[in-house]
Amino acid sequence: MTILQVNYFLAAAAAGSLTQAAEELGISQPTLSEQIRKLEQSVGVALFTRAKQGLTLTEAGQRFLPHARKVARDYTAAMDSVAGIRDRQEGTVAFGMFNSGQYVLSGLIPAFRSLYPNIHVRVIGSNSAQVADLVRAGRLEAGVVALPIDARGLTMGDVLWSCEAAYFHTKPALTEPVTIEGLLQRPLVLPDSGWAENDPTRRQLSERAQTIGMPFIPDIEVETGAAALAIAASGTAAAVASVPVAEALGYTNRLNYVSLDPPLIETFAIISRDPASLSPATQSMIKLAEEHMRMLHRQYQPT
Amino acid sequence: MTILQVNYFLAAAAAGSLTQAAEELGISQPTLSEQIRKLEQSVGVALFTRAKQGLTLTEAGQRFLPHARKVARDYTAAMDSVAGIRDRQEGTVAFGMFNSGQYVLSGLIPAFRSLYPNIHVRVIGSNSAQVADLVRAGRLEAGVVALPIDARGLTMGDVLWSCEAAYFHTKPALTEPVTIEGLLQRPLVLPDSGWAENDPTRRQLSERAQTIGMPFIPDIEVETGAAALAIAASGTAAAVASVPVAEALGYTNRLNYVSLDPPLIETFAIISRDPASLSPATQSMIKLAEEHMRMLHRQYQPT
DNA sequence: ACTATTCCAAAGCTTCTACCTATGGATCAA
DNA sequence: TTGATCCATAGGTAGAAGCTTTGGAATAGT
Repeated sequence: MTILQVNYFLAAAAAGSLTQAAEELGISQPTLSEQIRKLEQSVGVALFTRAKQGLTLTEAGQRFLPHARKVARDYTAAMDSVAGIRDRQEGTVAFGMFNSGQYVLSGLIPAFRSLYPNIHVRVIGSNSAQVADLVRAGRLEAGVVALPIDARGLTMGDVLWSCEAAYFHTKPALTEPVTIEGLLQRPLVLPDSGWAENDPTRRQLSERAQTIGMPFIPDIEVETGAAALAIAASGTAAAVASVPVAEALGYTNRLNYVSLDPPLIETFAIISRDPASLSPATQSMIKLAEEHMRMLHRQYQPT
Repeated sequence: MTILQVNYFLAAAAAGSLTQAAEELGISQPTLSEQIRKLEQSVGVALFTRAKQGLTLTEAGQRFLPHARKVARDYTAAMDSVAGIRDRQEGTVAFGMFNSGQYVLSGLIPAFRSLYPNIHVRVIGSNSAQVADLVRAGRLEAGVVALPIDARGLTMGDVLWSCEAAYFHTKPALTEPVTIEGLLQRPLVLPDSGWAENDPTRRQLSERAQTIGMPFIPDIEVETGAAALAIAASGTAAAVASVPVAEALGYTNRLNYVSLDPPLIETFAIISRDPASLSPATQSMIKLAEEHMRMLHRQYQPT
């Protein structure tokens, strides 16, 4: 007994004729006839009396009818239950984002909400490494991360945006790009204290330190880029931070900043698990995030 | 989307593993895997997240789950709704029987009820011709009739029982078999007034009258054999009736009766519509009626 | 750290099923 | 009787559902 047969049964019962029901169903009469017979066989009793004047429900058919209607109703209800998600009209999208991204990609979430007003958005993550771990563990479907990152078990999109990280300080005299040696000579505050060695920017700095045989241990570690810049503004230590982030936070006016030598470039990409298994809402979110990152690319690096 | 796939989905969701669910379902893992994928395709969204640690329901899957349970429940309820009828534990059997049969086959209904206590029995019919018409029209599934009868559109079983109809009268002098001439000379009361020409016994008598060129018009017509015998007992007219019927009614002791010449034999058979479409209860009733008629055969005609 | 086990997906093949067209028998209306 | 209608049967095709085998990836065990 299949849903198909149940629907055929209902159509036949309503039409009172196999020929007519078959026409309404868009199938041939012998097909309908056979399916009805199979249904009867599977339930073990005749559901119709085939008489000259058409079909009549047997006693068993009369008992079966309301149950068949219920099965058909619940079947369509089951289909409809996920229609909202499929059509991006409801549901939840959980999207990962490195902490500073929330400032830079601040326009992303409002844009998404205006496109899909009824989809609940949950933005998760304080660090690229954490976002990658969450995606790997299946707790997130996708997110934006800074590179480089451990990409095992992940699908990584193209690099759509990169920006320069600069040295933010309070010394007016410093106007030339600062090398790794110069950086290590002065007190330094870095964000993402909780993830330390896994933070992409920190890993780049750490590698530079290794090339000159110096250990890389920041003097101060704080959780967020905003906190690091605030400490830099107080003059206690200099900070390395993305220029767009500092700009979004208003520090480009209040602090001096110079490039590193060689320039420290932060690159960003979207990671996700198997794209085929992404929810519709997440797919839309990724698409939108890509557009925003391309937009930022044009804005900050107008070749 | 089929019931099968819904059940597979439920099993997979419960087991949290395709491999384990497949084993519980008694199918191979790739089969289950493919069916789940087809289900997801038909609803348009992924229902499971395939992660390393097994399956997890997506948001869509979680919404779908209760609906799937409902469909599965309704499906089994629909199957169960006709199980009682299939297993002959409930339902109704409408069985036709010529009027006098109710006396002769009086043991049939109690026997049926003791076999199937919860099946409602409706015995219908006052005359063989009527019973045949009702079966033809689909209002009855089967019944016992006296032959001959118009068998078009009917399935007729074997003749399992026949009995003699005798001439019941109050004249002690009459002890020899009575011919059709003798019968027509005296007042006659016949049953089955409402069906007149179509009554099998009357047709036999009518044919005999035609062979001698006499019209056959009974003096008195009543509905039932019992009424005819009662009138015969009053001496108003003689009656032609089945001996077993008269015996069942107690008239064999109170009335004289002689055979006709030649003997008038009433034969009985079971008619039904297409045996393949008979309800289980009716099939049982037919079987039981056959047994009873065979029993009567042994009882009244012990060769 | 390497092996073993577990789990899901892919490939190739067989069998069954849903579907079709064409045809036949039976009934009802004209 | 003819025509129309209706359901059942026959025969054949394409797709679905099933199996076994194989492969890749990850967790777990020693």
